[in-house]
Amino acid sequence: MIAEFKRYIKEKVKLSEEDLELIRSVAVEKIVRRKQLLLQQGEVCRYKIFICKGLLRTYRTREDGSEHVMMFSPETWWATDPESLNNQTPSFYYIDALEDSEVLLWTKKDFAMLCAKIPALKSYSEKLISTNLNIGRQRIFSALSATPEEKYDEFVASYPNIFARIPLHMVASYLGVSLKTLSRIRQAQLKR
Amino acid sequence: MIAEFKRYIKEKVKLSEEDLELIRSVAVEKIVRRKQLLLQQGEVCRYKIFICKGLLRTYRTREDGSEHVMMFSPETWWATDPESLNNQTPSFYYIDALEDSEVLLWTKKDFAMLCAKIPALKSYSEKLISTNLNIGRQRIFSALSATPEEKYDEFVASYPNIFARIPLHMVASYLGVSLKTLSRIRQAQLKR
DNA sequence: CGATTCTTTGAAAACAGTCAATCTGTGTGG
DNA sequence: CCACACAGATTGACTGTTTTCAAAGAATCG
Repeated sequence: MIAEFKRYIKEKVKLSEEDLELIRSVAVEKIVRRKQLLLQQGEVCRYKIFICKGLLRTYRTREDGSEHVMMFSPETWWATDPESLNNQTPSFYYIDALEDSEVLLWTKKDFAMLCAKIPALKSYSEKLISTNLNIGRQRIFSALSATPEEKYDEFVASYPNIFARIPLHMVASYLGVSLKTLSRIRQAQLKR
Repeated sequence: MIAEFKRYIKEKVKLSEEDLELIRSVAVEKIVRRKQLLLQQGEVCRYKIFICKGLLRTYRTREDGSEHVMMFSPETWWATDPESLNNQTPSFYYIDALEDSEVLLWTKKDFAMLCAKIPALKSYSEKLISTNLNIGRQRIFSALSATPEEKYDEFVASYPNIFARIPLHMVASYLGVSLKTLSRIRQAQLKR
């Protein structure tokens, strides 16, 4: 399982074998099955999660029980609630597995230690944060300005591989549109 | 004008007088008048902007000319396009002044130099980034799940002082709702 | 095969958006 | 100081789209 991570990280960051070994030594391997929760609302998020295999979903609920998907994380992506992890405050989010998955976990403390000892990792981690910021901005703009059809098309175009693995009602939830609307859009697109 | 910045930064970060002086020495003071642009779409963003006085708006347009407000920045806040600034790529955004304003500017290079020499500033800057990330997440969740009325109420509650200074159609644009809808909501709320 | 999950579809209702007109207050220039 | 233009806000009539509710068809899995 660690093999996938090594392949990933080597491609992104220049690391010595010792660095790699250090990172590995504090990682916890975990297998999660479909529908299993890795984080619950109200809980303090304990780990930074790297997905080796499978697919996770981060979502949040409202008082009425409706679920709203914030993020999908397939293999070679990350998941966590940075706010809860950093501040050790109760999280608003749930993280669960949409497929049987294999993940690696690092505690806040261990990851901070790694960043302190491996500057290249720290700066890569910062780069990821700013990438996330940009993705978030783009999503806000899309939420403000795009029609449901545009949102749907953007999503399919941006994440073709993820799209194929997610039930439509979760895509709808991610886009902030009803399932019915998405279904209608698809129907209309078939006729072209 | 620098006085406002000093008051602000002293409250947030423990800095020596030399640090402060260094920061000041590379800052550029600028006065912008209402409606004046500080950044245009297509341009590379050159500065990190601190607002000493006044109110800025960051927005983006679609091909049809419609404007969508990403952010309002009143005094003691920051504005910039981090993506364009960091990568030196053309920006998607406009930044303009909603009121006559006084701002401080730092180039990417100078600010990086400051962060290198003043670790406390660097970590404060990182903290701001993660705060922005959290605000962005919250906004995405709200865009996905809240009704127009809830969005409006949240906005008024979160930014009462800013709200009072912004024309309603810009609030509507920020919330991703038509001016008409906001007007209706206000009307309905009056009757309670 | 039975059960669950997923997707489509229909009918009706609710809602937000567009267009356009009006009203207000502000500020500018003659 | 008045007149006029301008920016902002409200309102009405209408349109169009999305949602809700519900049911029924597919597909998948154990």
